[in-house]
Amino acid sequence: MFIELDLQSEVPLYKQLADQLVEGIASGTLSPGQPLPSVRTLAADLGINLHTVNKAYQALKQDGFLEIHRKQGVIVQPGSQPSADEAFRQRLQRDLRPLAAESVARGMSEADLLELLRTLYRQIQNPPSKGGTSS
Amino acid sequence: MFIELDLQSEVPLYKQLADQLVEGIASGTLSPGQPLPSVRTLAADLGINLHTVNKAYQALKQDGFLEIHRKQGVIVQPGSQPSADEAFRQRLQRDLRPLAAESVARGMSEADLLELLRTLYRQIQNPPSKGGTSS
Amino acid sequence: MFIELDLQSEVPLYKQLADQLVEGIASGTLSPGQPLPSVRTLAADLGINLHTVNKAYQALKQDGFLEIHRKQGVIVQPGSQPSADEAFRQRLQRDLRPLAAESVARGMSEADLLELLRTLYRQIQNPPSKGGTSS
Amino acid sequence: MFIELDLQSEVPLYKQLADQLVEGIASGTLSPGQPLPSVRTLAADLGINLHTVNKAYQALKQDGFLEIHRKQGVIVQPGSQPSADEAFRQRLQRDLRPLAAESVARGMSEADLLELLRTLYRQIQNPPSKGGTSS
DNA sequence: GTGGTCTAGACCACG
DNA sequence: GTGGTCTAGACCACC
Repeated sequence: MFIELDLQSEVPLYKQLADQLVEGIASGTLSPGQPLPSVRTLAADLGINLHTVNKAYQALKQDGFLEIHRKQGVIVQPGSQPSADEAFRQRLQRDLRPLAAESVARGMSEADLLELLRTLYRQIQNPPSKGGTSS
Repeated sequence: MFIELDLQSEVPLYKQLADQLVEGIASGTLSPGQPLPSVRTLAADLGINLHTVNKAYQALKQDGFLEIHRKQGVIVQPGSQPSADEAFRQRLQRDLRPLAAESVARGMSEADLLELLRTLYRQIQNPPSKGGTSS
Repeated sequence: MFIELDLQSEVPLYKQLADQLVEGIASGTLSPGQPLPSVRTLAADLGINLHTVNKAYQALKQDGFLEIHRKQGVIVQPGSQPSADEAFRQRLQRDLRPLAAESVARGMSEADLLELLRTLYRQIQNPPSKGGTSS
Repeated sequence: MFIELDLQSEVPLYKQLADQLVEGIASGTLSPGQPLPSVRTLAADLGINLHTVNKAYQALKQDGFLEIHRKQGVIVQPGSQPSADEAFRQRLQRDLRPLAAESVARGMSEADLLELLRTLYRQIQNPPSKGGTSS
């Protein structure tokens, strides 16, 4: 699992981290039940504060993507992952709306926009490195 | 042009405002060259701070959606609207990526996700109120 | 609203604080829409760190008891308070069970135990200081 | 005596264990003078750490529910069980108070709350499995 | 060793 | 001024 943080980004570090962990889960790079690095270890590896890592972990625990145990540490939700419930779909719409609007305003065609999202979806679901030909 | 702000949202007011102005441009509710209310007027109408309106206007000017003149006031970009250039597409990808990832992780199908975005795109491009009986 | 923290208690400070705020809401001492002190102010008043106050506020926001706005600060949920849904009742049972068990083991009668809870409930719902005769 | 531990719970293992032993005593499943498994045996049976079992036993000895002898091993307090003294009632109140408060805040009626506790009390005092066909 | 909590102090975005 | 984020360093409970 390779994590890359952009310290210059306006996106908070803890969110960048959480997003990439979700992407790892989505792609299968992180499997249910799989242990994640301890907050300290990951913080050291990424060169950030352990509280920042902890905030990302807590957020994902809240969303049902992770479980946090006392000794066992942090593991990917071994049961069923959270579902695309109504609350999620509404959040999704709220977040997609301004992106769709700006695409329209900039004259980007529906086909172009959908193609872009489709490509992303497939890249995430089946990343190049997954089951790849390791050298 | 009807603006609706959610004071309880986690989305900053200036961004909500900017987003809705872009949506107005996308839908054609706001036409090129059309004058917008002054910062003062709009702030009063919406019951928000001058700075907030100004920040939204400045951001849209920066993006090329608006022109701000000292005397004339604020008008929708009368020339060519900003295009879906590479910079925009990259920003789009960066913003769509975590949404696509969480959709995959939550087991939302590609078709479902694309359908949701398609519906949004069409709603914005051709809103129900467009072509209405406005005076 | 009078807050009292026990620094010696094994109960985390942020939970003590959150509990007392909920009690304030329950008793009506804190009314819907009422503003709460800023994290900094309350932290200073209580002599604790602002992060501790923030943690309590965030937890209550998560549960739907509070709203946190950018400028307005923190206010008691002006809409409908969270309800006693199934999730809450299960949590309640889980927490009450060991207390009931120890009461039985110590030979405390059902009537005694229920009376104790009833008294608490009424004290909270209608505290002595509410509508009292202020000197 | 059937012990069930939830490794994913936020409640510490030693407390889950102690709680269930108390519940066993309350229900009569564990009778005064009855021997309990050794720390080693119980830890092995439950698949947990020795320290964890020991901590639970020590806590219950401290409260007067158990006696621990070097040779004899651990037995349920053969004399009089600890009583519902003032210290216990105060602890009980302290623990019940936030639960009562949140119940009030969530609009749960006094009758509902008391009924819930009454049901728990009776379940514990006279569990379904009690009076069964155990040898 | 793990995560949980608390403190202290800093900078930034928002309005 | 507000809350949001990040850092640094500390102690404790749990296992």
